[in-house]
Amino acid sequence: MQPAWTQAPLFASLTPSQQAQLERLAVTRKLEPGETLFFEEDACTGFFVLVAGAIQLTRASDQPGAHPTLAVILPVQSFAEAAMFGGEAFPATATAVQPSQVIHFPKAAFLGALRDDPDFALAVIHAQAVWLRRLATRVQQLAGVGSGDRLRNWLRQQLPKPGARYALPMPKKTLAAQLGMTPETLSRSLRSLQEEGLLAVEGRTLHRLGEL
Amino acid sequence: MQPAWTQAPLFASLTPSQQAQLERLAVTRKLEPGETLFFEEDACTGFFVLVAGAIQLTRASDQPGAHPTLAVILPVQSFAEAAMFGGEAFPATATAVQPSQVIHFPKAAFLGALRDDPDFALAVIHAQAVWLRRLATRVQQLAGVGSGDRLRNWLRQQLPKPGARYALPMPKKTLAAQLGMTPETLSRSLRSLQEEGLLAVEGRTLHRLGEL
DNA sequence: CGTTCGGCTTGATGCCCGTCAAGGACGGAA
DNA sequence: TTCCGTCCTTGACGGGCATCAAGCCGAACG
Repeated sequence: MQPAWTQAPLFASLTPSQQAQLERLAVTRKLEPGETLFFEEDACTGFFVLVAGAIQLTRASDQPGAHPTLAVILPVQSFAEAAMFGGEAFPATATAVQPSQVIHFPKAAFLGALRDDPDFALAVIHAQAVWLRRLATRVQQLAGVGSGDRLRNWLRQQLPKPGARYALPMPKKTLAAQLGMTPETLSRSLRSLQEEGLLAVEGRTLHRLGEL
Repeated sequence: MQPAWTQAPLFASLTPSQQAQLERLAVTRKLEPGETLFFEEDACTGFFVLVAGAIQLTRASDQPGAHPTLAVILPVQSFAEAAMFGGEAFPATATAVQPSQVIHFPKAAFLGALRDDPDFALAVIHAQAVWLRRLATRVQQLAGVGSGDRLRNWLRQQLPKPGARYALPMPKKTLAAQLGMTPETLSRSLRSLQEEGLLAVEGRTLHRLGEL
């Protein structure tokens, strides 16, 4: 059995020997809910893979109190790769929303590995392309007409066909932030879907009943 | 004097000999306003550098008629790099909004060059990281409170200090799409900024007067 | 057991902004 | 010149969603 982090998309196409080589660089860290892994503008020390829990990436804005959510990281995903290549500082703030465990890969050693192994570099390029598509999808969602529509889009992703179930790995307020709406609006949108008979909600478990 | 496309961020860190090697792959194409370079889901033939004009990247959505704008490409920028690595098909539709000129780099030859040259691969990784930041910024803009606020954010980017001028390289309707609002709302927002004495608008030229 | 706190829901109110509609400014073509 | 098309502006209207406020529920704790 390989370590959990080898399942991350970034490493999926690596050979076992390459993975073993990388494992010597890895450092593990645990976080409590509300604890911050790094702040926007912090000097970038490397990148991370989440192996347990959930991490919320937010970005400060000019408006006081407003912290748009860029993404919610779930196991097993890597994040902050872009920070390592693109600039000196982290472009966002990473906060745990659940008890979490991350693996840290220091910057210098990782860049060295990139330089030595063309296949590894190609794998990284591929992983970045996946991220680009995710962000493009997110832009599409945010630009979509109403917040109710964004919720329906998201539900179709998580619950591919009627009958499917999904348990939220995060509080509803975090989901609301990810969808760019307030918890109140999320609550109301879910209710209206229930009244249409398309969805059942029991606590944090969603149960798709019909054709959204 | 080097060819214009060598100024693109993607190639900035290449040596002259590497650039010369790439130039043999390049193919030039011209487009009229409204003409489409490629459609979403088209098979990906390579990637592009815009050397003149302006290109709008849009993405189809479920709602009929709604085409959220991902980005507006201005000279000299590369685009569709991600499509080459991430998948088989283009993730967006590219349409000229002005008379434009692009350079096309075919896929296969380019991937070969990547494999042979670690520095080039690192340059590509860097370029993708820049894209990731741009999209993250876009998400931030879209998630930002009001459309008026998004306009102010954009103005601060284009007009760094009071007294600065900027001539729009595109029609206002395109700018409105980029900012995720309708032309009507853009017009009203610009008017209110003028009434506050912070901005002057003469046709497509913007003149920043005060502290936004 | 009672208390407290956070997550969640529900209601009332107001504003922002998208839509629809009409009209002005400008440029190109006959 | 006149006609026509595009870009842009302005007004009126309505709906969606954020905000504010109150209350419910379950979990953790003394």
